[in-house]
Amino acid sequence: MTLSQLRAFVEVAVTGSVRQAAAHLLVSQPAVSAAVTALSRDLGVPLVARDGRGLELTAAGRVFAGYARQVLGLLDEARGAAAGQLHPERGRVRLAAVTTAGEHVLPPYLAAFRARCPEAEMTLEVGNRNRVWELLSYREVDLVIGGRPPAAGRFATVATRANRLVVVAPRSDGPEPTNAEAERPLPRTVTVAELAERVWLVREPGSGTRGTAEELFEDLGISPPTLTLGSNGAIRESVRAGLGVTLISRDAVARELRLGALEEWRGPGLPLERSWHVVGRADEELAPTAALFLERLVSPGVVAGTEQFHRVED
Amino acid sequence: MTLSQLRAFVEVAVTGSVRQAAAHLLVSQPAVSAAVTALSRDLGVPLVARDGRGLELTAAGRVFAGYARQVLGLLDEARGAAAGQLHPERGRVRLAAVTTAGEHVLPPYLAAFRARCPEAEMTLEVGNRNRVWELLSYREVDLVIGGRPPAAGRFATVATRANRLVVVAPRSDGPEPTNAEAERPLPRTVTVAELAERVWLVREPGSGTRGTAEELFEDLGISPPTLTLGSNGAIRESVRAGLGVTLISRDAVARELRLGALEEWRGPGLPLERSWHVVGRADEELAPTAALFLERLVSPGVVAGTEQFHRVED
DNA sequence: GCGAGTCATAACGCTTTGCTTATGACCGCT
DNA sequence: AGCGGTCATAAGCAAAGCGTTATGACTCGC
Repeated sequence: MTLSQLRAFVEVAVTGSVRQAAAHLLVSQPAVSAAVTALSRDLGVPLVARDGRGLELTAAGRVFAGYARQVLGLLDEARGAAAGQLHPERGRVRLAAVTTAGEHVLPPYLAAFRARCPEAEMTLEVGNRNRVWELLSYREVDLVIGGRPPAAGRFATVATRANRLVVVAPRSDGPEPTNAEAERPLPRTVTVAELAERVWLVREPGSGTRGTAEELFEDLGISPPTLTLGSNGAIRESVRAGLGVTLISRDAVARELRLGALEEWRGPGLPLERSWHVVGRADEELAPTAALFLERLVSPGVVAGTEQFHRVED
Repeated sequence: MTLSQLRAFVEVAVTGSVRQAAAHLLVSQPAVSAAVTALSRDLGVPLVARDGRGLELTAAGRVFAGYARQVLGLLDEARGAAAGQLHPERGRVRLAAVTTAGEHVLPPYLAAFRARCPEAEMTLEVGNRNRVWELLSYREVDLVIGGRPPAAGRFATVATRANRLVVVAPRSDGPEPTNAEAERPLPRTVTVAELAERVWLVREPGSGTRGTAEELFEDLGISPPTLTLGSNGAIRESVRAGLGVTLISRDAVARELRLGALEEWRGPGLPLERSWHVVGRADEELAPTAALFLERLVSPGVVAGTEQFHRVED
């Protein structure tokens, strides 16, 4: 058994295709095929089975893929930990964040950490809710910045920061804002009926914000027409263009609200008060460089002019 | 990086010596040396440093060794899980037990499981308390049979069985037993003073029974002369030979008590009621074959004529 | 039934691993 | 100083890993 065989098999398991796995790994298709065959022979158990044109994992294959993925993640972590042990400031921190956090919350912190530890290696993977927790539980990242972690899985929140979800609409929408002269309009208070008749722009399934929006509709007892758009940027610009309204993290529209391009709507239960959570695995120590990153994250004054993260006490 | 490099390094870390590691791995000394060098170069961090005649791990080496050990354990587990997925009865279960459990409690269950699943592979490592929990936490075994697991570490007890620790003395010791005619003498009740003046045979440091004996001395407020012997068998035979008395699991001296070769002493708080615990890791599912073993372990009637294990309900 | 798509196998070469034995470097002990 | 113990390095070799291209087997969809 070989590590590259494991890597090849994991890629096959994830993509569900030898061809795609080969493309991702930048090798030829037979190379991957041979690796999987060799691994399967070594284990004495078929890991994949042909399924028509493509293939599918066997039961043993699914089980083994989970383990293999953990093995590789753990090994990657080990590399970082070993390198970081002598010089934490030259080690590596592997982050994953949900889209909004990755695009609007994290950048100033990344910059601050970079300035303080220019030799540290940083990786940030941005994905939706499902993706980031998957990465954390398979040990492919050290820390996740996102909404509340799922109850299943051994996660431990280490820091939080307020995340206010607001309903925003285009500036010119509805009656004139109460203080049209000011650059920054005051939030407008609206009724449930007003919310119910608008078109709502929502994220793709699997997104945490989409889930929260659906909860909101249920709480309000409304089922407005919705339009699904795959990114926060697309939604923000579409709201600006008058396509509809949306529920979105205030962090993602802070600039537009300040400049008056969008306006906030208040209503029953709105805005929603949530938190950003910085989450690690419960059962193990943080890698040295990741711990260093966390220190910076929760240090007062690291990022001026924004709300700060706070360490979660046990 | 290569798996065999990891194996070589882990062996060096455990034994603390290239030479011994080579002996364990059945290869020449330079082979191990080269593997460690290659690994160290690959990681970009020295893992070992020469220390006079021998060598010692660097800080990074110690950290990496822990990870590497887990990686290999996890991989081993993955093998078993994959093989066991299709045919649990042909898979593998990796056990570790403390000495007493391994020698006196487990054998009938091993035999019963073997009879039921003759194709399953079984490994049993017998060691003292410290050793078995180490094996479990590094994923080198699936289940441990021993005393109570340490509070630190993510362990979950899955089954228990009574473990009565009794004080035993040679048959002819002290005044005549109350029913000298019967083959099996009744337990004799003694005072603390009588216990305090005897020589006590105790196990080596690291043994759970030794720890319990020390607790007993403290509870009774006595500090009798002790003699340390490295195995239960040595202790049992020494007691028989009149060397002193000892605290020992009833399971380890059941035959001698029945035959009248030893006699049990009752006293304040004696016998001590403890439990054997069958323990797995809290954060993951049991491998299929290990689960099968557990089923047999707790099935009524599997082992006739002895006290049975009982599943622990959550 | 034919082409397109996907995976497995065959044939082959290059590189690396992993092992050996021989030898050198270093330490600690007498 | 010399010797025994331990580890590192050197040189050489067999085997396996890992890659490639070419081609065959099998589905699916038209």
